[in-house]
Amino acid sequence: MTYESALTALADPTRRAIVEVLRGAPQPVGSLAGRFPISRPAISQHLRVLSDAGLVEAHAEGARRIYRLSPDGLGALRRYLDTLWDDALAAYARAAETHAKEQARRTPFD
Amino acid sequence: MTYESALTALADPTRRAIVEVLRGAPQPVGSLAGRFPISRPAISQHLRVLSDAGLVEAHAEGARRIYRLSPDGLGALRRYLDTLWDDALAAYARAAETHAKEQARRTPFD
DNA sequence: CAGATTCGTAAGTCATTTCTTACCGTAAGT
DNA sequence: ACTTACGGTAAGAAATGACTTACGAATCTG
Repeated sequence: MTYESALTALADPTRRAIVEVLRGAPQPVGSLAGRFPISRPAISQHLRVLSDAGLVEAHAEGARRIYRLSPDGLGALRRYLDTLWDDALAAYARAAETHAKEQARRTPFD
Repeated sequence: MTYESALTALADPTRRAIVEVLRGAPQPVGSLAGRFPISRPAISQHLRVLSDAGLVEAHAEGARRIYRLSPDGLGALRRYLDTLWDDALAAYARAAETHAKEQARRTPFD
């Protein structure tokens, strides 16, 4: 549920692909596994990581478990990135300003 | 520069810590390495990953290379997460609605 | 110019992660 | 009740990733 676990979860290409499938529509595990060249248990393990990160959630529907996207983990991640974004922009602005000064100082001698 | 590489880069705790230090102020590699219990080459390797992802950038200053945050990779990541966020919210809303219907259908029999 | 600083890259080792097979519990159908 | 479908967990093998030491290139200093 922290932004760290969300980052770790989304770092894996297979897990990102699972998320992409779930963007289309909620899916049971078996249907999800059918779309990938890896075993169903592997998918289950990925779903566990995504679930622990609050990126997906499941509800039982008879014998099957339907997974769908969850906003929880994504919200935490977005909040973190927003603050980081502010600092990155500030660093960029500061760098541009410094560069302009350097240019102004050097230009007379070129 | 893609959101995928940004996610991979930020998945590592040490790289996140490096980013956190750079939030404070731009730093040369040696100064950065001094703050961590790992070797300087290891820091260099992390900086390469962060740089490839467009999360940091460097400029030479004499013999040293000053690293600072860069908005590029972060922007790509934020854009991706925003679209994903929309889909997650939609999925959540749809689930809540379905649940409400189920409740309405079941309540008379309780 | 010689020595010292700063940093990137290469090669190899070690740890972590991902994947597979095997197995178990639960739910649905006959 | 028996069988089939569905999916989570365990244990070990295989692939990835992070770290170390060794080395080389570029810059600064005396």
